[in-house]
Amino acid sequence: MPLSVQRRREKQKAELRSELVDAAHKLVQEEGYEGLTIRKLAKRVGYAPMSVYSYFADKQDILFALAEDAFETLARRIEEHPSDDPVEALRAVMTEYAAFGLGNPNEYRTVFMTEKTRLPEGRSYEDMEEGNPAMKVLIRRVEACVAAGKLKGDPRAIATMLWTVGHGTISLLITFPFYPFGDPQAYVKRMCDFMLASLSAQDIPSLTETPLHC
Amino acid sequence: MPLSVQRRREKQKAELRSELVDAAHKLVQEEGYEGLTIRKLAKRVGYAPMSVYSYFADKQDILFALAEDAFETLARRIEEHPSDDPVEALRAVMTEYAAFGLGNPNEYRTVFMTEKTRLPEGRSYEDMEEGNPAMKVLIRRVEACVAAGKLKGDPRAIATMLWTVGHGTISLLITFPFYPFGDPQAYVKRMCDFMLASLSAQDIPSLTETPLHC
DNA sequence: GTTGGTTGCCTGACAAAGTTATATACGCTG
DNA sequence: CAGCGTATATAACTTTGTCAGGCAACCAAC
Repeated sequence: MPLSVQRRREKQKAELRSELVDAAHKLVQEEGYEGLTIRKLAKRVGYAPMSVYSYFADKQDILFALAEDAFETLARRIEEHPSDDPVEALRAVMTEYAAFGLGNPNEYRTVFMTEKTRLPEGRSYEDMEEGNPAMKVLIRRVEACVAAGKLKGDPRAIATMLWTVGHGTISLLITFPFYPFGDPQAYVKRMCDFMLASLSAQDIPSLTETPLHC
Repeated sequence: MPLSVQRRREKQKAELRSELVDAAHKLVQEEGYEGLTIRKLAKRVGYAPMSVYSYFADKQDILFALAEDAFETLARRIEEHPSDDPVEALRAVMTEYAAFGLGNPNEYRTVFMTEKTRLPEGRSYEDMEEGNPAMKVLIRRVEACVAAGKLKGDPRAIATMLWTVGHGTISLLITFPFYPFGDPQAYVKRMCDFMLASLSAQDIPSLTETPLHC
């Protein structure tokens, strides 16, 4: 059966690939973005440097895989913190997002703050949203808030705005650690509370139907 | 007169240093962050690669100088857009900040999104705020809004929150250009309007006196 | 069972990067 | 004029990503 053999091969290949992603993850976490080199990566899994190129087109490709993995991990962490209260569930998204970023600053920088001008081959714009499980769960929890009457407006627009503020908060705390933000946790909580209070007071229109005048 | 001689030397040194910063600025703008190399920098000012090390300790030091320069440029651009209406003046800060970031994405990335774990030698935390003219003008314009009764709370806290949201907006637009934000300008305006409306509805406490419970 | 092609992995090499060590040349000091 | 220090240049070292090519094992077919 040639299919079975091919399947087994593909599986092995997928396994080694995810093993490489895992090693890259640890490498970034331990030594930072600049610690992630092809040679170190290969040594960690016991292969020659050039063998990495059998699984990834180039270094950018590794970074994309790392980003994908990080989004999945983040989504998993978020879903470990559910709540019956839709607002609390939404707050948990922000809290976990911040905890993820502040707990793994190196990886956060690598994944969320490095050039994404090139899309991985065969990916479209929509894939970015569809294939991003963390964004999906955020939108879902916003929808729950809208359904419960706690928020009003377009869920994707609200989710995007929350993402914007969350990202701004985390990345500033990471990039300018010496700026007197006060306690990082407290600043995250402040921004989260502020956003939830402010969003609940407005009707948020969709991102596409913004008034063009002015 | 040894003093005069020494002064002239210092001046020449400062001039070449700023010439190098200028060249670095152009290099980043033209070729992006990875286009900024010591060798290219030296070639651009007509010196040998190693001569750069007479003016900067290492590459990080160049990036710090570049950041300082960018902050000054940004502050200048903001102050070219004054207004009698304090809220409009504040809005101009956000607009110019966004225009700066979206117009020079390479430099924005280099200055605002790269590792700042190490402070330049002889700088303290306070210098970061004192020596940042862009932050200073932002705080001043927030103070004007507070004085006019348009905003309420601690000016530095309000300014920091505005910076957070502005940075989040710009960096997401830069890092994930394929995400369907809609028109970038419109998204910037949306976030700006949202923040000004939301801030005016609340009394913002200082960053240090956040409630510790919960 | 032997043969040929495909695949996976490795060795070696190259260019470009930051940085260190060493040499040279200019200008001030005595 | 002699000496010295600073500024600049040259060469070399290390590490990086990546290309070219080689070896060995496996699969298919005669």
